[in-house]
Amino acid sequence: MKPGPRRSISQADIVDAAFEIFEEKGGDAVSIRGVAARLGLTPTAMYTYFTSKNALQRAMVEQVFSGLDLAAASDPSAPWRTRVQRLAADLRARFAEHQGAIVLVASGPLDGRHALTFGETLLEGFTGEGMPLADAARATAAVRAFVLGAITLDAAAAGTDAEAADAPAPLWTEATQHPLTEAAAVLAGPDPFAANLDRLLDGLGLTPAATLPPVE
Amino acid sequence: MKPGPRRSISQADIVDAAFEIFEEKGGDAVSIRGVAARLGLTPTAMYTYFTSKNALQRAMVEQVFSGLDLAAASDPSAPWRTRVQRLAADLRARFAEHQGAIVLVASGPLDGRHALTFGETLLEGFTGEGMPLADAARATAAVRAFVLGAITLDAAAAGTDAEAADAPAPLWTEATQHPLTEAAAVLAGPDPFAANLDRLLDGLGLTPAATLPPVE
DNA sequence: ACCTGAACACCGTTCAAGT
DNA sequence: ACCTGAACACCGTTCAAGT
Repeated sequence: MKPGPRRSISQADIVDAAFEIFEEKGGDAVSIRGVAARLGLTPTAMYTYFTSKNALQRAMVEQVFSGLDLAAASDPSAPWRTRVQRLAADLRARFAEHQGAIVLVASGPLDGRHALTFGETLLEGFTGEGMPLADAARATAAVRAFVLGAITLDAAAAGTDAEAADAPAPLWTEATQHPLTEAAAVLAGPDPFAANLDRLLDGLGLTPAATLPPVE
Repeated sequence: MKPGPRRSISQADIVDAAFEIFEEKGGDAVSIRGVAARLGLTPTAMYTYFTSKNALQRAMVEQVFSGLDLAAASDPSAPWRTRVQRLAADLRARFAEHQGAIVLVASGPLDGRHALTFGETLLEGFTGEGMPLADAARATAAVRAFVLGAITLDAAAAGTDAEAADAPAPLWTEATQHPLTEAAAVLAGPDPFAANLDRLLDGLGLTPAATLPPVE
């Protein structure tokens, strides 16, 4: 890579390279130096694209949000309840693809353009149902919290599994202090994400799912 | 600090020291070496208390959960709806005291004793309302997701404020792509956390708040 | 058992200098 | 404008050795 006034790569290239390392070696292994090496650059050259490692991390969060299918979420031919469900499942799936990227959300402001558009889409949907803006803002906060929290718990659960794979299984377990938790784990019903989001939307006063036409 | 067979400090001392640095200089500044120095120890001595930096971080999460007032949450003299509200507000307040500690939750398994007891307390409450265990497990997952997500958004918002304080205020703003988000920001109602948790509990089928006796 | 000291293989970031 | 190279002040973790 010869020095010179022409930009040899883009910010997007850097974010992509960062995610490649992220996927291969985990979130802690993403370093300015490592990403630069993968792109054939010097660490210092990175600072002409991002002012700090934190700025790169914010761009990574933005990239996750940018992949959302917002057109589908705004298409009024499907009922709003269905569209929120799809949008939420979509975001969750995108964070599942980038296991561990959710930590980056909590580590800095969520003020990227695409992250804001996610909230804007929720506001549009709720106001479109006739909700006053103040109510729609509360409902949006509720859905954002629920979805991000569920994604956080997904990531934590993945960590539990990884740890359990390493640790030797105990032959006998102690009398538990969490009997209901263990009993519930045995029951192990289907993933409650969609059902719980439906319950939240019920509580927020959205038209009940039961009265909606079936989604084909 | 003389070498010798007697343990000069406890794991709790290390966690406390880690939080002191956390509060003073931020989450990124917490290092094995820094905590050791504060305690007058060598970095290597830390590895007789925690097997890795990650293990220390897990212990920090545990310490946040251990401060919860679970006795109040289990006291059946108050209605369950009131007790969930208190428990949720309590957890949120504890993470607010340790700004940024929520990132640690997403970065590893949430399987500490006190973190599990938090879930167990929720399960007890919902089953105590007559919910079948499978339903209570779903409801617990919903409340955990909502509360942790809200805390995550609290932390992200704190990051936005910190960034805004640094950046120069723009004299003119561009035509926004997020008109509803901006309009909603101007409205800026009261903190929707408790109200939204109530809506979620409504959706989960809990006895409506309106029919409850007032809490004095 | 608990601790030290030296060492390995890394970090993020800044600065002066080249084209 | 974009890049390199050297440098500063750090990291987490391992290992051999001391008491």
